[in-house]
Amino acid sequence: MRKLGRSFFARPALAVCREILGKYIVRVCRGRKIIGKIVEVEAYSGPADRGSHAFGGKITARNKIMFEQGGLVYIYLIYGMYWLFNITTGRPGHPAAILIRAVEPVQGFSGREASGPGKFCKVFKLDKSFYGEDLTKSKRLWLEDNPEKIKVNRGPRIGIDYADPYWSKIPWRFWVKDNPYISK
DNA sequence: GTACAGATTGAG
DNA sequence: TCAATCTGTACT
Repeated sequence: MRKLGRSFFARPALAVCREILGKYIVRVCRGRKIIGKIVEVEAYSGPADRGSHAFGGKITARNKIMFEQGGLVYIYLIYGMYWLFNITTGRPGHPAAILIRAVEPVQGFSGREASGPGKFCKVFKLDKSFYGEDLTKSKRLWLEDNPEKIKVNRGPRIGIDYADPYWSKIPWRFWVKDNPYISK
């Protein structure tokens, strides 16, 4: 299976979003492989995005990785309890990332254990040690291609109602049509 | 320095 | 409906 390289991630977030659905994410932990098929993602792109941590182009210790090249891990703690896993996209200087919201079990776990951004990180044992990890070089976490054709649906993002009406409604959430493993 | 809300989740 | 409790931001 072909590993996804820099050229896949160094593109606009929305393009990566649509194409990353159906791809495999592989985690190696203590000699065992955990594999999931990505079935739900959201895009956060540009300094004008009210829902993004990079809104206004402001750089903080937490979000600075969003301003770097595509293919890096942006992981952060939310509500003091849950890790949320993002992959940066695009080119240096343009803050963009896509949030992995749900994956379908392939190997190493089962059921809907990864059907939600916080749950996914728990099952895949992802934490702050992955901050800035390069997915094109890492030996413990990477993505693999899948030639399978996927039917993609799109709609508004989740959990950002605080943003203004325009940004909270734009359809930057993508998921695999009729897949039972997307988050509720 | 204090106050508060958030890209969530599971329990009640 | 609420609490778990870290991080950034807007105040005093």
